[in-house]
Amino acid sequence: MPRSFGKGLGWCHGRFKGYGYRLTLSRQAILDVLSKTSDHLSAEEIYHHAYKIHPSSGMSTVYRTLELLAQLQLVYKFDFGDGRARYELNRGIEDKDHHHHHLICINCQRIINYTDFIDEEAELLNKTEKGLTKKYNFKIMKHILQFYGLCGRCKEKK
Amino acid sequence: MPRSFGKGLGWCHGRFKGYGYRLTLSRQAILDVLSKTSDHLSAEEIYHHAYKIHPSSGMSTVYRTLELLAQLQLVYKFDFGDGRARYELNRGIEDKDHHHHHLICINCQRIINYTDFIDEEAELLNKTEKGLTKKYNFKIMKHILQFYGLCGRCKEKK
DNA sequence: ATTATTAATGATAATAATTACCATTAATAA
DNA sequence: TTATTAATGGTAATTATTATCATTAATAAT
Repeated sequence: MPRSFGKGLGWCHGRFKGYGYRLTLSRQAILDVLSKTSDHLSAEEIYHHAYKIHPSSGMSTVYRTLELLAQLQLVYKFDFGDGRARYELNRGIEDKDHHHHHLICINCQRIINYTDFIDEEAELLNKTEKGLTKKYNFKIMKHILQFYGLCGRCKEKK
Repeated sequence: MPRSFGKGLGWCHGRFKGYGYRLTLSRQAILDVLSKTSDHLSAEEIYHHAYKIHPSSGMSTVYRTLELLAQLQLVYKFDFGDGRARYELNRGIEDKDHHHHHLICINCQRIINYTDFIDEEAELLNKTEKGLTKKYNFKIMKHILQFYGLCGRCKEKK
């Protein structure tokens, strides 16, 4: 098991307890699942994976935990347009290079994390946020930037 | 009734028929509703408004029509994160200045269309799309850029 | 015009992700 | 060890959207 995952979880655990939440076996299992993949899992997928670690975790707990984690910003919750939410562990604070955006295949749902142009994107987004905040008296809390299209494989078939 | 709406609908109607679709009373009602607002209506809201024009339009037809219109790119379909799709007439071809992005209040769901920085955004998005297309062999078909936060009113209350 | 053909409709049922509920259990504090 | 409170799991409820299908409206053919 790569060391970085353990480190990531340590941070999560600390933060979790710091807010007065109990670190139960179900919650640990869910954090474990998220820490061991770079995929963008749905609640159901997380539920199935968590089952292997702690078989008594129910679907409700998965949803509840994910909601809590998202609120604490320990996970990011994404909507890639396929009718279910998808979740990704926030590794950002320890590992700034992992900041990325997404390229989504509308045919096979494959998701590519890209980091190209991230700095320029960040610069423009920042500037835009500042401008919009001022002009519209709006406190901006997050942005979404996603590209949708056909991946190499799906492009051929069409 | 402003002239531009009529013009907009004329274009829609032509395009609609051009593809061999029938321009029924229900469909006209739905297009009318969309043309007379700059709001981002949900299917249900459109259903209620369309009822006043053509009371026999059912919910199924509203969904079906919106899906078709989205496919023909006569309307844009958006997800602003509140669990229902929202629709906006595409006035883009006649009226290029209407191209805008969205600022969404996560508290009251108010949506502000903004056009500030649009050119710079477009430039960066274009460049990014080109770069990603090349690097990942991905045919990019659309992008989503949205800012979420608290509007002036909601900011005060919190 | 009248009829034949086909697209579109509306009512209802089905689907599917998520949320609410609530009695039971596990984690922490006393 | 017991009391307290948070968290859980199972199930039912909710809600937006889709599918089904017999009926109706729009167009084409005669």
